[in-house]
Amino acid sequence: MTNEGVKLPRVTNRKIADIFNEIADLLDIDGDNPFKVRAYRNAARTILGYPREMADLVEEGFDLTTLRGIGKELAKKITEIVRTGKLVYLEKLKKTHPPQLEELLKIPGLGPGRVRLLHELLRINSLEDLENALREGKLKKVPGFGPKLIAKIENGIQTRRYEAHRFKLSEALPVAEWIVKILKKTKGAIHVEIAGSLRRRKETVHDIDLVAACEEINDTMVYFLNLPKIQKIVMKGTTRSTILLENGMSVDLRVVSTESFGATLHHFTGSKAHNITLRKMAVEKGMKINEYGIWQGKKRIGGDKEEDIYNLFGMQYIEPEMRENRGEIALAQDHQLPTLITRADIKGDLHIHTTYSDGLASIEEMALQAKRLGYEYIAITDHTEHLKVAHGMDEKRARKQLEEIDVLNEKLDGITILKAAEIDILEDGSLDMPDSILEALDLTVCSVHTRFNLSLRKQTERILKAMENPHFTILAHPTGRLIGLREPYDIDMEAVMRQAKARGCILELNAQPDRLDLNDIHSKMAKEMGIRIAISTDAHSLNDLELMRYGIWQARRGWIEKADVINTLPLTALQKLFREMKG
DNA sequence: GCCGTTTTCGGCCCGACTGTTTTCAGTCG
Repeated sequence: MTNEGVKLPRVTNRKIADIFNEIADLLDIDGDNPFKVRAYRNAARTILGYPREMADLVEEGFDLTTLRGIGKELAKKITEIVRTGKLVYLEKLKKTHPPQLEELLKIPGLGPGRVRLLHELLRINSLEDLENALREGKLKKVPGFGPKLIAKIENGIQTRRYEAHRFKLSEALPVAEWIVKILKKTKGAIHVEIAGSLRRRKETVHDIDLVAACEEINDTMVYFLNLPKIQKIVMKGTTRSTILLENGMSVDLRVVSTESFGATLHHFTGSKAHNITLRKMAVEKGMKINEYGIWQGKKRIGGDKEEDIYNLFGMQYIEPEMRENRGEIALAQDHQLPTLITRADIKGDLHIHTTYSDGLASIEEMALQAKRLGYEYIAITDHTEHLKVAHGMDEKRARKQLEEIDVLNEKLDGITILKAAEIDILEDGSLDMPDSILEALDLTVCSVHTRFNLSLRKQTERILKAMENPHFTILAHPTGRLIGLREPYDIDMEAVMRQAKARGCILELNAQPDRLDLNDIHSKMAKEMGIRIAISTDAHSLNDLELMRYGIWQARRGWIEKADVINTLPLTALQKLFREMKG
């Protein structure tokens, strides 16, 4: 095999963004030009959201200043970080600041202004200093620090780990839906909707944002503040309140009049970067967008519906999942937005486990459940021998399964069971199943389950080699990450995608809420490279089959359309595709 | 520090809520 495209460990976009955010924190504490601070944060966001690695762009001599929010200075800094692994400017800044000062910014109630004040007046340089000062009652002497703020800071120190926690989409969404259902029944409530990153279906969310349109006389806010399972009321107002639930989730509710609902929903759906871009565009037209509507001078000219905002610029409506300022606004202006995939486009599920390995239901039960969901086909993909913990199948049991599938296909109407397996990619890149079985399968779903800690080079070579196997169909959960639990393993995703493109392999978007792998950025990248994906649930039980919606949402965040996804194909077309892939 | 049919200066999204103060700065989203 060839090593072409496999690179040595390199600076990731995450690292560059972290450096820029750290600079922003330090400048902020210094009281430097707030717009300069914002420029660093904007650039960090642009870099994090960019589908390609800055390291590669630098290598290719790409002009970084063409990226939004990256000018001459920041392009130079990115290049320096990529080339040297560090940034002299940050090193210098760090020298003039106590090393743990930024930690203080994470305490609720402490922003750059107050951190600066504490540093200057009380020489507080760390969390420890802050705790000592609190104990000694020194904070009372600082102007602007009253009893309530001090209590908030004390409280914040204790719970800061809790506050920093992010929740998976699948954890937050049911809670939000539960609250929406309650609030919709309150007197005077006309609309109640989920907003924020939850509405954009981000894989993890920091809190739950809700927006309600109510009549002037309503008891929506009162009910909100009296929901069961409230740990504490963080903030209470007539139009806006925040509660903290017992499970640690923070929930915001905004109550507005019906005529403002569209503007408010849009405002609190975000993303921030998306909204800022639209607001700037409004300003250029001599108008203003705020959370209450669209304004020309003092005159309100729209905002009842979200569509008003997009109509203002003659652009297409942008679905919440796309509102990340990753180029969607320009596309909407040109009326070139993709038609995002929907759950209804899905005709089958290509990653399903049964009792043959670590699944909980039989092949037949899974097939019948899939039929109830309206599918035409499923692929049964039990684990292979190497994966002992999942009771992987040896050759004998694999053969038995194939026979059972033949029998079931004879017996069942309206659903077709495809023969497959989730085949371990071994450390040397070989597939954990003899060719004699591979040949009998309609497709293979291949994945890494061991040796997650190989070097970037070895892990990438392992996968590239596996893809050379003519029986390789789909690369399952391509980065192996478990959200909040396990980092993705080190692979050169661009090299993997180039190989997938060259070999005609499919990449999976695994719909398990703790995987969602490919992520949004990788999905978009695959689409741009012309690689098709399979959105699959990796179901281990009957209920798991309904996780498809999480995969669909992630795909929509990656701008994926029906045509990009192979399991939107009708059965005959899909079978034809698999036959062609086998050559 | 970025950006540009108001291009190389002078803008930069915008408002609610809190706490502390008495008119506002800081924080937050």
